[in-house]
Amino acid sequence: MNLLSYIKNIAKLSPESEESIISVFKKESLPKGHYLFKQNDICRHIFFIEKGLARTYYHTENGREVTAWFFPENSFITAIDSYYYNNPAKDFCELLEDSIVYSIKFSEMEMMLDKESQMAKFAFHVVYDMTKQMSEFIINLKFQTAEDRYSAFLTNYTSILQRVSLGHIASYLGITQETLSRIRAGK
Amino acid sequence: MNLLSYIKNIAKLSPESEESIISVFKKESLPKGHYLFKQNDICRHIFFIEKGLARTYYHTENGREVTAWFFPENSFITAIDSYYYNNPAKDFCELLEDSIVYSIKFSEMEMMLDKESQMAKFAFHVVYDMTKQMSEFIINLKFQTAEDRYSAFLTNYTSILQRVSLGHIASYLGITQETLSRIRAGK
DNA sequence: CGCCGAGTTGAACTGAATCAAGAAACGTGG
DNA sequence: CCACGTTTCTTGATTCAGTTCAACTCGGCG
Repeated sequence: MNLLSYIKNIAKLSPESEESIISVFKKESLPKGHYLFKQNDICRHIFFIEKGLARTYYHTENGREVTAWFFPENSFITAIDSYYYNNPAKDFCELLEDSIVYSIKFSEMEMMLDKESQMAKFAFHVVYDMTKQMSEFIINLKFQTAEDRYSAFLTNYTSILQRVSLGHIASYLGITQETLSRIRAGK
Repeated sequence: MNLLSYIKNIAKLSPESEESIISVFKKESLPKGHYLFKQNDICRHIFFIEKGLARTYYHTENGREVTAWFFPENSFITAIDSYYYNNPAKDFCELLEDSIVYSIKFSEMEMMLDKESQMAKFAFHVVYDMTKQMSEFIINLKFQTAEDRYSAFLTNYTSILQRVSLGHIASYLGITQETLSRIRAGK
């Protein structure tokens, strides 16, 4: 599925709109290991993963590397604080697989939102969706056991389970790699 | 500060826009203990707390009551899944103080977003802001100790510290009331 | 063949939960 | 204004889930 059909799932677009929307996105093939942005970059783009997989991560004070979020096919990514508030990004965003990525600049996005009212609706949809995922994740983190969290991951992220390393999943879930290994072994 | 001046902090509004915006919001004085929505309600409103304080909470399988989020002055609240996807709300939203609350229906909000392009910009701002807060909160939950989380709360939420019970704060932070009490006692 | 990253396993330790009592604080009605 | 019950907060003793640190296994791959 490509970007345009993904948008058309949510918003109705006229043929002219389709034309103009697709023209402001830049499409690229990028290799595994490529960084969409790094810590301290000012990142004023939104990215869309059409194919492939990305993750964001950050470092804690004591040097631990923690996965913040995974972005499989049909995900939008940005360093929100950088994109919107113009601050240096706090985390890194790396591609975990060779990927096909669309990108759009903040300024172009703003112009498009003014022109294409359907796109504003679509953009809301994306952000709502992210908000919903995050609030579910927070509930999950609070009083659930490591095992509960892992099984929630299993049901929500089946598609990426085989594609990322154990350590990445563990830090995403807020547990150590050793604990996750034991859970997986079935105690 | 009232709703309109809050909006004007972020978006530029013509006098006519101001007029039309303020007319679609309903302003109410509501008592402490009032529920803006409850679990299983279909809540198709957005609320804005001009004065007072609200919190959302939910129940876990084992019957524990957990605070999801606090909403002090100048916060927007909605049951996102209900507002946007028309599903029953998962949590409760109660006022912790006598409050002045504005509300707007989903349908009216949609109409306003179509008419007032500045409002769409403002709405983005609100959702971006929530997203940012949530992602910081998630980082905080993952590998930080109970004490770290509490001190982060102290710096970010000084204004509500004195206004909510210890138990509410504890479950918000994902720790038990006993632990929080000990932290506060300084070990 | 030997190195290297990724995953597993073991043993000791620890932060926080749990369970159980008390102590304050609060509100309401006499 | 005091007496009462109710709710909120504190403190202690015990238990446990998950971390830490360290060693070991396994499958690639130069």
